[in-house]
Amino acid sequence: MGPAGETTNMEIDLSLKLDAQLQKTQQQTQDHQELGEFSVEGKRKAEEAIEEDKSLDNNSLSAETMKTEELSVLQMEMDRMNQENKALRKAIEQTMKDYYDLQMKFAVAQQNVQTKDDPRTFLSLTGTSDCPNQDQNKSPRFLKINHHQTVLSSTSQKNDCTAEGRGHDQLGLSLTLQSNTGQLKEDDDIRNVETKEDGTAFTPLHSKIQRTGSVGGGNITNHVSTSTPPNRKARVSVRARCETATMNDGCQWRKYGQKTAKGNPCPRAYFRCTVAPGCPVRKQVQRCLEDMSILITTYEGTHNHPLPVGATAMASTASSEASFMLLDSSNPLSTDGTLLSSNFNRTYQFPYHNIPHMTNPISTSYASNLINIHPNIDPFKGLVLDLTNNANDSADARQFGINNATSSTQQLMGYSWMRNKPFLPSNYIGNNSNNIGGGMMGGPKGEGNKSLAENVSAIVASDPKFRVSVAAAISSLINKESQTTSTSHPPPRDGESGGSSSSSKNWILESLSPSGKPAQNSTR
DNA sequence: CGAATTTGACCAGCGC
DNA sequence: GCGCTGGTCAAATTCG
Repeated sequence: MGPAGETTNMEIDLSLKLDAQLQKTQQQTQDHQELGEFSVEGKRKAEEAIEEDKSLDNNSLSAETMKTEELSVLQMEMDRMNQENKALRKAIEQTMKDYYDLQMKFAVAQQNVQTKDDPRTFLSLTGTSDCPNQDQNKSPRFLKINHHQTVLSSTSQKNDCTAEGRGHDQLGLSLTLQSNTGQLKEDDDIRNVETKEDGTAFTPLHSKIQRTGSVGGGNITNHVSTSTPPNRKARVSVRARCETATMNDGCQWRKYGQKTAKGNPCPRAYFRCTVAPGCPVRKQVQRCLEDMSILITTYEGTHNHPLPVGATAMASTASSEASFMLLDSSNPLSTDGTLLSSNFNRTYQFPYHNIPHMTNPISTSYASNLINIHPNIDPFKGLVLDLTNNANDSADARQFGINNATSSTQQLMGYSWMRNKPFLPSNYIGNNSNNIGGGMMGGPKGEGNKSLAENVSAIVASDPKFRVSVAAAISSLINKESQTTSTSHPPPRDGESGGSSSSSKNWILESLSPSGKPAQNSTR
């Protein structure tokens, strides 16, 4: 039996002691209440006696005085009992409060133990790997979660890792949720065809799948058609700067098609998960037209297998996103499958003070700015994680990564991942995964005019611990929401008994290794 | 040589 | 009904 078992025993012991204490306190209260009843009874009897005495001798002054004194004594006794009752009630309330506090602390402690034991949980809100003195388990960052303007939790702790040349001794990792409750116009056309940020029409996958009933083999068809209610198929879009053809998300993918979508010369590649046979999860990968460095990856479906170690949130968020989308009571999506038109927008802001990568003056001067990550829950796209831009852009442009784009040509010339290959949209995705030399951070010198957004995005893309931190924060948030709502609305999903439900914790934002190559690439 | 990728063909939905 | 589009299939090709 490991630490977990000990903590379990501790919980039991704690509960027993608290229960005993509670019982004792309650017993005392009951006794006092009985005493109170007795005193009332005594008072009644005394009054009867007084009446009797009155009837016997109404003119006896001495007896009357005695009885009056007796009454006052009884009255005082009653008052004392009442005060004791109040005190005991307060004691019970305090005990209950302490009990719940201890329960909460125990839950947190237990979660930490599981975090250490479970290699799939990358809850590391520590800084970068460049700090040698850093103890990942002892230096959690400031994590503040604002949800609908309500602070759900906040902890702050000093960080030992100090970025060179900067006065900050603490990385403030602030996870802010903003709920945009602005209503979109009800428009059936929007429901049928969603317009993607790159201007291409994007028909929801699930509608096709459910209509055609012949997607990728019968097993998949059955899974989709029987397990997922209409319009609810989990869907996660991730926008991230990525130099490789696909994002390394820990899962194995097999490319089964490629299509040039209308409005975007960059072809859209179609992948299916090959970790387990019959896994229905698909993903689409396409470069953003406005900013070729942005890779739009759309995941759809729920893994029917435990995710491999290192599988990302993007690959596994199907369940999380579904929970988020279907279970969040504040989510404007109704639970009866009707799509509402509200735009559910949230912004995760990360003041990133303590980044050793940010050594150039431009980056440093903006070091206190916030990095905005937009998990934009769109009724038609599902969850959209935008890991591309900074807080200085306008909302829309920030979401779509437009502001950074100068022109396509400039973009292509500006990114190292394009340098070894001419711009050939038709074979763009899927062919260039092996000729990536050096990431954005390790790219050629003389990029002083590179925008802040690119620097920040590069940090997000190149700093694995920051990605993990972001992922953990978002994951915990989504899990929290799922838990708070799951009791009333259990997720209507199947095929995720081991994999997706548990794997919803495993968020790793798309990453490049510092060398600019993914640790694992599904394409070759 | 087996596995993965490429790519043209095919299918279904949707709008006109 | 026809054309357009997105998504998938499967034979051909490439790669390790």
